[in-house]
This record gives sequence, structure tokens and C-alpha cells, in this order.
Amino acid sequence: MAEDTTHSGARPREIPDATVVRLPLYHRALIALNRAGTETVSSEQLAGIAGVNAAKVRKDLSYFGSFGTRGVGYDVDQLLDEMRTHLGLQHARNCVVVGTGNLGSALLSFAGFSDRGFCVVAAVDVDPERVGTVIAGTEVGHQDELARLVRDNDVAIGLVSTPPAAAQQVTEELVAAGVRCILNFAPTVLEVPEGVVVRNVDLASELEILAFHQGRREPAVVPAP
Amino acid sequence: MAEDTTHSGARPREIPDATVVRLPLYHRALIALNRAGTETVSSEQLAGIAGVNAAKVRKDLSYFGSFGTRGVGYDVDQLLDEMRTHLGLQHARNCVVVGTGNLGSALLSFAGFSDRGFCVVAAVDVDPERVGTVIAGTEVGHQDELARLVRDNDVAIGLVSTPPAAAQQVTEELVAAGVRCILNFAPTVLEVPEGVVVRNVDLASELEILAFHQGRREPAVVPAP
DNA sequence: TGTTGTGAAATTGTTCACAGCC
DNA sequence: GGCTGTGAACAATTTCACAACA
Repeated sequence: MAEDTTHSGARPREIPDATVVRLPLYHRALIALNRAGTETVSSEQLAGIAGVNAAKVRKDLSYFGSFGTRGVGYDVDQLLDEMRTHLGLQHARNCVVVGTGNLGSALLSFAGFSDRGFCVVAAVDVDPERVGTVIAGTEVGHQDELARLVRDNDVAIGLVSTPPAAAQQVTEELVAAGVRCILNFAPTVLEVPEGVVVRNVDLASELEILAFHQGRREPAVVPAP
Repeated sequence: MAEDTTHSGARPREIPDATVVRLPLYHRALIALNRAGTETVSSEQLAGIAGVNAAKVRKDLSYFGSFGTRGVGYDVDQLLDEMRTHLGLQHARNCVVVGTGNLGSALLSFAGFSDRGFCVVAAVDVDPERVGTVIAGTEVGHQDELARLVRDNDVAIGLVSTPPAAAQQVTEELVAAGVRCILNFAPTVLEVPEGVVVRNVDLASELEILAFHQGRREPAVVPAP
């Protein structure tokens, strides 16, 4: 991730990766606080809600500036605004779902995005059986229409939920169409050019990590029936 | 993201967390190599497929022993076996889906688990409209039946896909029923007792992380000429 | 030759602890 | 008195680089 940033001037604040992945946690916590009508929050409280520790909260927030008040805490509204700004969420972002199998249709139906400023506006598939069907209000277009749909709908993010064998191909089409953010659900490592960001969500991997930890805890006990 | 790996006692061989989260990548790569009939693989090749670098592969594997051959590489079959053993995947693990909304039904329909030794064998919901329906071959039971279903089906893993407000409650029920591994899809931080492992999958958070990176890359607005 | 396995160095991330301010 | 912001100490992780060896 880190470019050749030999510190000539400490101007461009580089946010640590570890911090970036925690920002959504704070964002989520602040949304909840805001809804509850809470006006100020201490790093300790915020940490409790976000499931981290207070020192981390303060360090993380400090990378963006110092908007807390000593002896008081942070103003929830202000911090929420700040968070939105730095996450680039002032405006909603449009997403396209590529591959409308089980997972793809779930993504189309899933409401969890829209609350937080992401909107699935298009979907494509190669299967003629699926093209033309409407899932959760979105009509499935043909894969060939991807570029047009991306352009017409100002799509910023591609959700790849094809079988693994097709994932690299559709990724390249997404990139060619100008999409620079990809959330990949296929169990494959995607190759992308510089400047394109990929995040991977692999459910089987998550389950394997859980299995590993369980195996560690219980040294192979065979329960008698 | 797995900040909740609380360890109780010191084990002789402690595997770094960072390594653990990469094991599924190697596992996946080895399955592919095995299917392709490849017999040996170098750390360099494995790294290529898994999307990491060779030094990391070697270091990671070395925590489990040294089963490579200098000048040659690793035996795919043997390494795959080793991987399965350490991930505790000799036997399949049963999962229960709690909450059968959009995401929950997708989890039930999703085939991606079964290839890798995880099997969804039960599902529950509180909504009377859903209880009794059959999704992808699994009948949805009532939430009250959770403990029984866990017992009867030897369930090892709980998949929490309820609305956030219900997630903590159902987690406690899962834990009470003896489930010690939880994959949480609800956008909430779950509190669990020592010995229970939680991993979180929050799609909105992933999208926010992507948005952040995109915002960084394109420096906002170009000054007017 | 080519590749592993691994100490040691470099980098990144976390926690401490306290000065500074309300 | 309470809480932030942060440099400095500490811990984890990654990378380097090379001896060992089939």
C-alpha cells in the first residue's frame, strides 16, 4: 500500500492501515450515539461501544486532528461529521453487483448498506436465465452492459459475487469501465493495476479461522455419547 | 479485525494472529494446486497464488514445522494435509444460522461453505412468518428451539445474521447452548465470555474502508484554472 | 543449482504515562 | 477532578539476507 513516501516533508498525513480499518467502527458507534441523542462522548465510552481500548481511540482520532475537549470528551455531532468527511461519505456512493447467484441476490436485497451511504443501483450476470429478472427492485442487465451501466449510474464500487473462475475477468471489466474500488466475495486473489483498491470477504476463510481457534482451545476432546 | 482473541494459558507453540488469518489463503491455494494435479510448489509460487510474498509464506509455514525440501519446495498433498490438520478440518463442522432475513437466507443457500468442510444444518428465526418455511432444504425453526437444535445437530459454529438490536441476545443464547465460535454479520460489537471466539463481517464497514482509500487517491477538487 | 528455514533488522502497530487544558 | 493529545516505550509483524542442504 505505502508508496515511496520518503519523508521530505511531514505534510501529507499518512493514516496507518490499522487505523483505517477501525474508522467504520467509530463511525458506527457515533451514528448510534447520535441517534440516542448523546451530545458528548469520552474516548473511554466510545472505545466501549466500538470494542477497542481508549488509547487506541485517541491515537486514531489524533491522526485527523484534535477535536476533543480536555476534561469533557468529543462532541458527537462534530466527530460524526469529521468521520464522514474523512471516510468520504458526504455523498452516497453507487455500487454494481456483478454475478447474481445466491450471494449476489442477497447483496441486492440487503438493506444494511443504504443506512450508511451505499446504494446498489445496478446488477449484471452472464446467465440468460437471470438477465432481465428483477431482484429487490433492480433489473439484472447482461454482463456486456457493465461499462454502460457503470457510466450511466456513476458507479464507484463493484461488488464481485461471481464464481471464482470468473472473478478476475469481471474485475478487469470493472476496472476498464473506470471502477476503482472492488469488494470481492469470490474466493480468489484478484490482480488489479495500481490505484485500484480491493477488499476481500471470504466466508469460508472466516469459518476456517474460527475452526483454528477452536481447535487450539479444546485439545481434541471426543465426547462420549 | 479479530481483536477478541483472548488467550487463557500460554501454549508451547503460539501461532501469531497475523499468520492464522493467512492460513485459509494457503489452504485455498493448495486445494487449487491439488485439483490441478500439481505435486510440488515453491514458496514463491504459493505466494503468487495466495497473494502474499514468499518470505511470509515460509515464515508462516515454519511455525508449524519444516516440511519443505530445500531446492525443491513443498509437497502439495502433504502440505494440504498439514494445513487441514492445523486448521482442525479433518471433520466437517456444523453451523446454525440465526436470523433468516436476506443475509440469513443467502447464507443458507450459499454453497461456498460446503466445499471447505462447513455445513449449515439448522436455522432459526423469531418471525412466525418465517418459522416452518424451508430455505435451501433447511427448515427454519423457532428461536426457542435453538439450544435443542444445537445439541441435536452437534453445531459448532453460529452465524449471527439478525438485526443489530437482537445480535447480543442471540449470541448469549448460542453461548449458553454451548457454541464457542461465532461469525457475526450484525453491525454490532458482541460481548462474549472467555473462550468464545467471534469474527465480524460487516459489509458496510468494508465499503467505508474502500471509500476512504478512494478519497485518498483522488485529491478532492482540482483548483480552478 | 534452487529453495527452504530462520536469526536479525526494519517497519508497523499498541500501550503507557503524563503534560496540558478545561 | 477529569479527559485529551502525544512522545516514548514496548510489542507484533514483515522483510532481509544468507547458511544449510537436497
